[in-house]
Amino acid sequence: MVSDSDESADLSWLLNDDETQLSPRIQGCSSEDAASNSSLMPHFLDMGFPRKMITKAIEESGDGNSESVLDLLLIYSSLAGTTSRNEEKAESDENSWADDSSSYFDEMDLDLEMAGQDSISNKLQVLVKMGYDQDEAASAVKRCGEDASAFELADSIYAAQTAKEEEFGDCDPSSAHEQKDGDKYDPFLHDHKRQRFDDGASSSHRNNNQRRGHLNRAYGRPSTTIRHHGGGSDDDREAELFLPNSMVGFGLPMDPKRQIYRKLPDVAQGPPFFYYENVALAPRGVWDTISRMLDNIPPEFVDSQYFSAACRKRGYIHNLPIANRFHLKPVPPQTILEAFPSNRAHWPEWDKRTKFNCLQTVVASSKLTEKIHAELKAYPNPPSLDVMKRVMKECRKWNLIWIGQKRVAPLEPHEVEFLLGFPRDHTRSISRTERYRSLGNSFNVDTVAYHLSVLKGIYPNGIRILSLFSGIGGAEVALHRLGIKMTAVLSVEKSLSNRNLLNSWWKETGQEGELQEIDDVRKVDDAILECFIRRHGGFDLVIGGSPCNNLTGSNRLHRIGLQGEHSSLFYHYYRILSRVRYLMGKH
DNA sequence: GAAAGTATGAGTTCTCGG
DNA sequence: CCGAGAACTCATACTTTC
Repeated sequence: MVSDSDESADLSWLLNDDETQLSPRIQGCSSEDAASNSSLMPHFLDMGFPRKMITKAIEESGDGNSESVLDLLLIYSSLAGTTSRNEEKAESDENSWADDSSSYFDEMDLDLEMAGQDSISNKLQVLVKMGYDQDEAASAVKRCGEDASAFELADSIYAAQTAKEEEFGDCDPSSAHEQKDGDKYDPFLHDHKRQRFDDGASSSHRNNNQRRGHLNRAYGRPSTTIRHHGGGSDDDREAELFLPNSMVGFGLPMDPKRQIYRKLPDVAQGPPFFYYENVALAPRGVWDTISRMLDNIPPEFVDSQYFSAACRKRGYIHNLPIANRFHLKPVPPQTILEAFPSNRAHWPEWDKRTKFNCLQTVVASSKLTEKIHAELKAYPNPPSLDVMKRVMKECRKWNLIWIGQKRVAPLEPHEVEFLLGFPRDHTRSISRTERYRSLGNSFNVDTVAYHLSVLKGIYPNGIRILSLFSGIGGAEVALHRLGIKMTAVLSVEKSLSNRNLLNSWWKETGQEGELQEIDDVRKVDDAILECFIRRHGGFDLVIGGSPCNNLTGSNRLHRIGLQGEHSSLFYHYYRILSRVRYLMGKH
C-alpha cells in the first residue's frame, strides 16, 4: 500500500546538513574520534543501530559517506542479526562489539555458528512439535547433517514428502508443462529452476572483494534462507534468496496440503506482529537487503492471480503465524470472464486470456483503443495472424477488455476496485486519474487478508495497528472484511485525498475505534509512538508496503533500487518498526 | 491549476526449438 | 545445454484540455 505520487523522500533524517563536507574531515582525523564526533552518529542511533556498530561502520567506510556507512551497517546487521531490539544488550555487552577490529568478523561467525548449533535432541523435539514423525525427523538429520537448523530439517522432510507424493500420486507428468495460466502449484521449496537473487552485495560493494568475501560467507545462514541439500554433494550450494517459479507463498487456501513450516528467529517473534510488502520483481539485491533489515526473515512471494482474476507478483515479509489461514469470503471470481460476464458476448475466440496482468497506475489512451478498433474494422473476421498478434500484445500490456464488436477499452476504476477486493466506489471521492494511481499502488485485499486471517483468533477483542504508507487503506479494508475489529489505528499516508478517503471509509463503515492520521512517515517519532502506546497500550500490528517507484520495471527512468528517492522510504518502515519494538519493550 | 492524454524502453525472466 | 525471441513490470515527463 503505497502512495508515492507526491512522496518526495529525502534522507535528511540520516544525513547531516553539511554531509558533503564531512568526508574530508573524517579522513583527516583518525578512527574513533572521527567516528564518535561524527554528526552521523545521532542519525544512525535514531535508526536503532548500536553505537559501537556505527562507530565501526564509520571507521571502515573510510570516506565517511553516509551511504557507504549505511551499507556497512546493513551488512553488520545481517551478520549479527542485530536490530535495535537488542540494542541495550549490545550496548551493555562490551565483548559483543570488541574494539579489536581484526577479530570482528571472526567473532561474528562464531556467534552465528553457536546460534545454529542447537543440540540434536532439541531439534528433533521441535520437529515432533511441528507435527513430524520422529523417524522422518531422524532421517532428515541424516540427510542434512547435524549442523542443519530445525527449519532446514523441516524443509527437507517436506521436500521428501512432496517428492513421494509426486512419485506415487495421481500427477500426470505430461501435464506438468501445461501450466500456462499457473494452475500448477510448484512447491517452491524444491523447485530447481528458481530465479536467483543477488548475494546481497549492493552495487556499491561489488568492487570490494574483501568485504564481499565476508558477506558471502555469512549471508544466507539457515535461519535466514532456505537451503538445499540434494543427494549428491555437487547439489550443495551456497544459500541464497530465491524467487520461486510459481509464487504460491507459504501455501494457498485452495491447496491446504502444501503448507510449509517455518521457525522464526527469536528476535522476530511477535507481538508486535509486522507485515511488509513490495514488488517481487525488484532489482537484484533489493530483497536481500530488505530481508536482512527485517530480522533475516525470507520473503513470502505470492502472485495474487491465485486469489483473483489479475496477476500481482509481490513479496511479503512478516512474522505472522502461517498455520490455519483462511480465505476471505466470498471468494472473488478467478477468471476475467467470471469477473465480467457481460463482456463475454464481445470477447473474440482468439483472445485466450483468463487472467489480467498486473493492474498498474495508468491506463491506455483512447487513441490506442481507437487505433485497435480501426485496424480490426479494416480486416475480415477473424483478422490475420499478424494483426491478431499485435492486438493481443496491446491487450496484455494495457489490460484491455472487449466492450463491443472489434472494440476494446481499459478497465473502469470500479472494475479495478473489484479485482483488487475493494468495495465498489471505494475511491470515488478522488479524480479518475488519481483513482487509477492509488489503486495501482494498492494491496490485493484477498491476498493480504489471507495472510492476516490468523490474527482473528489471536485478537478476538480487536487489534491496534500502525499502518504505514496506508494509501487507500488496503490493510484496513482487509481487516474489516475479515471481521477483525480495529480498536485503534495510527495511519501514515502522504496523499491528502487518500487520507480523506480512508477517513470517510472509517466513518461510513461505522468503525468504533480511533483513527489517527499522519501525513509523513518522516514525522513519526518517539513522541508520537509513545503517545499512542500510552493511550492504547501498544501496537499489535505494524503493516505497510513502502514505495516501489524505484524498484518496479514499469519505471523506465529511475529504476535505481532501494536508494531511490521514493523507495528509500523503506528505511523508515524499518526505523519505525524498530522504535515501536523498543518503546513497547520499555513499557 | 487540476485533470486528462500521450509518448517514452530496459532489465530480467520465461519459453521453446534445436 | 543453449540461444534467440517472447513476455512482463505497484511509472515518469511532458503536453493538452478543461
